[in-house]
Amino acid sequence: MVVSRDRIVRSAAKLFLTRSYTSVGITDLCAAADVRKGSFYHFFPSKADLAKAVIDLHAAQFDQRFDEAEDQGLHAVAGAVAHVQGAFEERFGRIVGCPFGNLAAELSTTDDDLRTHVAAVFDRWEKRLLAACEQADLRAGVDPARLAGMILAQIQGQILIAKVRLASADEIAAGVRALISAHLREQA
Amino acid sequence: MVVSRDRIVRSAAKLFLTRSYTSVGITDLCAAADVRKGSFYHFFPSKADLAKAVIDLHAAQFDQRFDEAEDQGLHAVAGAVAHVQGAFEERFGRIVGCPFGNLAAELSTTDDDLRTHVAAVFDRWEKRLLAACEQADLRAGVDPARLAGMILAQIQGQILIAKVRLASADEIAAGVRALISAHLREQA
DNA sequence: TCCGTAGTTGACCGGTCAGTCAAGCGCAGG
DNA sequence: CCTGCGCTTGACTGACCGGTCAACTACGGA
Repeated sequence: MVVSRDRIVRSAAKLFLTRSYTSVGITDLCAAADVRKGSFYHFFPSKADLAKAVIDLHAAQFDQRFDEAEDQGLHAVAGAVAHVQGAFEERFGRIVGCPFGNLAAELSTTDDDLRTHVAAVFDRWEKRLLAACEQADLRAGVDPARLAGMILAQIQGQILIAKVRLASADEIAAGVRALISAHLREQA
Repeated sequence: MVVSRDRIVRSAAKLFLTRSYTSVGITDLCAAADVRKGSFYHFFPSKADLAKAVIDLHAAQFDQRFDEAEDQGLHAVAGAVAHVQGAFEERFGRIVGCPFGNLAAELSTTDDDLRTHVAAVFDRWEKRLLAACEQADLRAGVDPARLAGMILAQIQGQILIAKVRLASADEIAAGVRALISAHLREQA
């Protein structure tokens, strides 16, 4: 059925977040999804393929959230980040990191296929951020492309540091908001 | 001898950077350091203890680099990052990430002891950044503490994204430099 | 010279892991 | 009713892994 494959992807997404990619074995994944090994390999030729499916699942959810916030200007970006991370925080009781950032950090050096897969997500994000930056009323001399890259990096960096410090989603959003404010013409 | 323990730590540092913490087994570590299992356990009760030693090694090197750049103002921070990452890039042929950021992303959720160990490093960095921010000639209304946190996040975020994109150390430094410039009163 | 100790070695164990396989199930279509 | 197929099952394997251990060596001090 469709439901088994779905259960695998969903519980994998959860385990990758609460633990990490490498620390979770296929045996663990099967147990969490209440599926036997054979079924797993029926759907996914390898763990890496599962990871791709997990990435795509998260990417779809993020895109949706992005769509909603799109017309509300640059500051809505910080709000969207706060919303997503706040949801994770409530669900898992702590900051567990960015689904893409976690995988990027862990797998960029070991699995080139997964690396490019994650990189594609970041590229799409940056393009959307760039569009938002171009529409915004930026300070004189601010390059929209550079700012988009800085915002993306700021989000990832803040999330990473919040994760290692057991900080809250609010602190993440505050950092991102500060970066954006500093580059907008009109001060709030 | 002291040399065996040292070989273990050094080759572990290399393997953790070029691969990742979890993906490297104790057997791999022993092989890379040309040491037998028993010797390994003679020096380190567990892999996590080795990780601590690796963190301390990197932290000592970074502190030294920080000391040299300390009096040269905020912009020297970007230069220091560029130098360190450039060295890694040359040594390994690619951006391999920040030694602390990598471990933070991978282990924060799975090993609380290591998490606090890495967090302590970040805390010390942020304090030093804060001191540099307080001495700098900041734009009106810029909170030094907030800026210090933003710079730290920017560094980590830029490194992470450069890693997943196979970008260069220069791009990392450019992002950090842009963030700092945007908050300084005098424009270069 | 003898002893203690730090360091080293290689064999070894129990467990776990990714991945395979043959067989079975239930359903849909003919 | 039969057949084919998507999906499931559980047993199986061979490799590997973390960790232990007893024995050995080299050396520094008494």
